[in-house]
Amino acid sequence: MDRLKKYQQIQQYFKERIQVGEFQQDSFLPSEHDICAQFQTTRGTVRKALDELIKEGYIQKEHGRGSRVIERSKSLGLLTVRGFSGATDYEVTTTISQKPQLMAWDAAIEFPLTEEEQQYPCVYFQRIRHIEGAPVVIEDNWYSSQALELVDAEKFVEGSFFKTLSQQYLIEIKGVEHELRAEVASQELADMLHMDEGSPILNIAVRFRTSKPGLNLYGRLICNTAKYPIRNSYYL
Amino acid sequence: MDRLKKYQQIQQYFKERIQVGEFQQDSFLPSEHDICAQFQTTRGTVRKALDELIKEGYIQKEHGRGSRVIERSKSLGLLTVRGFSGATDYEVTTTISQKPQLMAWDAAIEFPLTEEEQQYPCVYFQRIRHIEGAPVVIEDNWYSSQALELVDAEKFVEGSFFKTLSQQYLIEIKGVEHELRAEVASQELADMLHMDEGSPILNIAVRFRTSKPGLNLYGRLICNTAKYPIRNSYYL
DNA sequence: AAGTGGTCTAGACCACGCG
DNA sequence: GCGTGGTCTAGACCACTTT
Repeated sequence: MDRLKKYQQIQQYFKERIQVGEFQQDSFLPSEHDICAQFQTTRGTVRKALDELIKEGYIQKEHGRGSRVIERSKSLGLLTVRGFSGATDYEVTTTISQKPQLMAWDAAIEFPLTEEEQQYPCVYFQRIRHIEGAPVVIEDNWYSSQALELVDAEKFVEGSFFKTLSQQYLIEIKGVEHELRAEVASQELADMLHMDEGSPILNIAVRFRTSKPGLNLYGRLICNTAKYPIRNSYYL
Repeated sequence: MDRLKKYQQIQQYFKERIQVGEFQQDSFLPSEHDICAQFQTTRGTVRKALDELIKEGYIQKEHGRGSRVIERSKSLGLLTVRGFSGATDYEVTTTISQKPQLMAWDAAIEFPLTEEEQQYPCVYFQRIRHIEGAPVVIEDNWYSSQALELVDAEKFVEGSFFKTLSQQYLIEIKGVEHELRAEVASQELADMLHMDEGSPILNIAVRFRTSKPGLNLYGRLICNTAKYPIRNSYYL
């Protein structure tokens, strides 16, 4: 791992101190000027660090007042770009129900494929997310076999596909799009989620855009939201 | 309306040209250096403008190559911070089914209220969104009567609550959180959406954080996703 | 008036992609 | 090697909030 950039050091410093409660909710961080002095840097760098904390939902700026620490919503974090593993409120475990394998592209992908993607088969794998032991989300994943080799799901860094992409392949997530539908569970899906056939389920189609040109990650999530609603947040 | 800041002029310039197709999907914008020359400014300002275009989902940066125009997902845009009115793909109309009125806070709000909010009644109103004439989304809205006066829903700027907040009250949206559930429609909701009782519906609880301290906007959306799925996107 | 964040300038050097 | 975006510096002035 490379040495952190200066703005990332500042970002991490305050993130940690907010997480451990050293900066309480609704309180203000030091002024940008003071942070400059503390880290021996200039406002451009400090503002870049604070911008990242805003995007992560830790602070909010108030013109003329300061950078206020806000209450971070606790949740599955399912719809954030960090994926499922960022969850901390519940005990989440993951099983691999279909190992990564070469396949033809699936019609369940709700986004149009690029021409390049259509010319090659895809890699597919399926995982099931459990919360406190019960299956809650079925997750199908697809990506172009041309843009990335067949990954080994059993060697994922900390069990996370995204951390593996980041740390082993240096691929980062740049954006995500979702398409949401409420549906009734088929017998097959109901069985997998230990639900009754006909129960309402949330179907989320996902497309992740990555820093690697030509590589998009497609997903389909079938969620039992009866006990655990799905959360999402977005800060400007 | 104030004069646009320099970075906003640049932002708008390229936004318009992308929208009219002058910059095609997958093509590159001029280099940051060239944009500096074109607008007689410096890279900090140009990068600020491009950062905004990234957040709006118009471009994506590729290190060493340039700023690439990406395909913007066409959608209801329901889950974006711009609210429902940003939709352009379908013909969307809105009716006000409950005019803004003072009420006690509703238990349907899925987020914890602040102490300040609990001390005063709320303003409530309900709207119904129609696509091509058919009711698709029931939208309940709540906010603190202490933080903002009773609005007049019939005088909304271009029919949009958010545009009204922005232009008449100078209040901007700074962040949004969602909580998603798939449920079955009650008889009452099914009737309002012209569905059968027991059909699956998508329930979205929303909290908007605003630039006005003390003002959060709470919402509940009941969506019939059978014909029109809900879309959401997020770019870093 | 003093302190805060918001915008802007005019440079510098580094990291990445490509020919 | 050259052009691209990414990081960083060292200032300046403006807009907003508070005292």
